[in-house]
Amino acid sequence: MNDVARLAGVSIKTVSRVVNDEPGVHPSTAERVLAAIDQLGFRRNLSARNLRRGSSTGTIGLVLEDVGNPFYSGVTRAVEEIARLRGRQVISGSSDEDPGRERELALEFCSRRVDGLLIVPAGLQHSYLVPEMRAGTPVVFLDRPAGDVVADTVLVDNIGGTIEAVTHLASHGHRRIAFLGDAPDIFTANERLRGYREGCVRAGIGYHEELVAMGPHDESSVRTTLQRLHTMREPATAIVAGNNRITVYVLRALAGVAERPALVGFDDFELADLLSPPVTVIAHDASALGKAATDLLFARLDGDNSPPRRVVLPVRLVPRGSGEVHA
Amino acid sequence: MNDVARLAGVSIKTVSRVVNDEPGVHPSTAERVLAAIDQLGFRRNLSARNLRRGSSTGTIGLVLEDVGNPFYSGVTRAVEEIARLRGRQVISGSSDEDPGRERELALEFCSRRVDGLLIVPAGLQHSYLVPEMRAGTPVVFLDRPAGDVVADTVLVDNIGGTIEAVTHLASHGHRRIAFLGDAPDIFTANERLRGYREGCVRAGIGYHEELVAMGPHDESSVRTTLQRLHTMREPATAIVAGNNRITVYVLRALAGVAERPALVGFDDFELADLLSPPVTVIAHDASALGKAATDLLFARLDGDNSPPRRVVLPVRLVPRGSGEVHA
DNA sequence: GCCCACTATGACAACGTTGTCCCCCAGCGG
DNA sequence: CCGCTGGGGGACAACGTTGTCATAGTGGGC
Repeated sequence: MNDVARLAGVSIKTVSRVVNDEPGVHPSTAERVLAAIDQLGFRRNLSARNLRRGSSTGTIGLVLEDVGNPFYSGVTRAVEEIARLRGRQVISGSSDEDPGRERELALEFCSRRVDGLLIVPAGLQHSYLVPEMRAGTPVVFLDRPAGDVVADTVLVDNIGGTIEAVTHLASHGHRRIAFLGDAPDIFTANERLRGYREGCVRAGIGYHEELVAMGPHDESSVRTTLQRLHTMREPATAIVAGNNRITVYVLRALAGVAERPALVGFDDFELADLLSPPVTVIAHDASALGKAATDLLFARLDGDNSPPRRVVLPVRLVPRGSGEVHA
Repeated sequence: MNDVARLAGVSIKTVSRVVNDEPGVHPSTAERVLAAIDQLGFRRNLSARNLRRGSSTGTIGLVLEDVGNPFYSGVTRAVEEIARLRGRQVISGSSDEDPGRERELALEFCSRRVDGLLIVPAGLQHSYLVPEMRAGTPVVFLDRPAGDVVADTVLVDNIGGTIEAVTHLASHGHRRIAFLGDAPDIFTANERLRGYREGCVRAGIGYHEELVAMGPHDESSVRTTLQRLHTMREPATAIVAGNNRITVYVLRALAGVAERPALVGFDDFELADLLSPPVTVIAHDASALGKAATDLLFARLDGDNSPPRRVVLPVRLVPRGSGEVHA
């Protein structure tokens, strides 16, 4: 800006005025300034601007588990979309379920003075965010609640979803329904397990520990588990898969198996309808989740001071075939 | 920092020293400062720091077409990964194939003084980046080359891939091979079309305009196209789909159709192996693309001044079944 | 011809840091 | 007792902006 001012033969304040479309600059001066800007390829430094103005940095931070997972990339897309409408950029990072990494990312974003934070929590301790929240940075947790702070949270109906999954399978005659969930210290995994249990009780088929296999799972652990479920005294005839990754592992393990158990997967995924049989899922909308969380964040930025809210988004069972196999 | 200094009864410079682990602070003083920092929840302002030091902002900008597309979210993940190793955060945005939006995003990132830019170009004009590049911001284009500037570029072997696809299908006896590509003003779509044409020539089956349908495509346009290809005088017996989205549209359109043409899709995708028939694809690695581009960017940041490079990543045909149907 | 209002412009401080330079003081050798 | 050394610490400027206030010139009404 200094260089521009020198080249145009004006003060830097005048350049600032031109750059910011402030009134009170003679057209011919403005023209000279613009020419200088063009010649020098000047672009104003947003950091300096924001520092000086003490205002918003125009960024929001997004910490999620893994952008590579289609579910989270859907969330990211929605967040980006809303942020764009509100003139913000998104800085994001993946925690890989590592609480340390989550914390590192979140605090790094705070150091950059993001206007707000969206976090898919990896851990259960979030008191590290208390100073930031007290300092006025709004934080919204999504997909999972925070561990030890009260804050805005947007969840999906994990319990209701798995209840529905079990109920659906039971209504097709299944009495030995297994549950393959993610690591039990992950909130959603635990909630879905609770829903599974509740669903079993409601269906009157009882809760049997041997039908549950919590993760972390990979392709081979799922394969082994399915083997076990198939060869036990009273084999499982149906499976509820706890998330999109596990569903895929299950599908892979079952590929080529003649006698397939019924299957309902939590999380919808592309092509589920084109598999054979098409996969019945508990669907919920990644972009709705991202949108709800971002809307909530912006409401806070707009001055909403009401007590922290917890939004639970509905899920719906999409019957496609794999869950309608009779026992 | 001011407040911390006041509370600890020292100068702000001393606080700065403590925060930056600089030597020359008495342990007892440091302790007082740390206590004050803790009490006030102080976190140093990275913008101010970077402004003062005139150094890197520790961010890189990523402009892509749509984070929601699994291909690009794979790229994003890889970029994030490398950036993390080098202590950088990633700011990203989706252009939705809109050149204006791409430009807006890229320039916004430049205003934020990103250390470097990774761009999946939406348009063909990138001279707007010349001032930035001259000012020292390295730019790497990925997946597609820049329109009118010479710059580092990382591509995949689009032409080789489609040649291979056509050759493969021809070797299974197909002589009427159709190509469904994306909008012809998209570089990759055009390259793949060229590869298709070249493949037809090499296979000695000739290039026939009526077998080509360039986009933009949606589910219904693909459906119509397939209808046309099927009912023409000499119907197409095989299809090359120009990208992952089009492949999915084709699969959806063919669902339930008895007499399916052979199919090879450009871009691999999850579950391709679990469909029936499993989908033969031209595979290339999104994360390899992201990694190569980011590595190149960091090489520039490390001072590599060699002439702009063009890296072309290999693709490979993965036969799974859908392309091995004999004509 | 004088005062006032108004336009166009600039000087300067400040945002929150850090780099540079300088000062104070204790301890020590001569 | 003097001078020197070195550790601990502070004052100040500067990064690139913008907000505040001041100032010079201009033209109009009386």
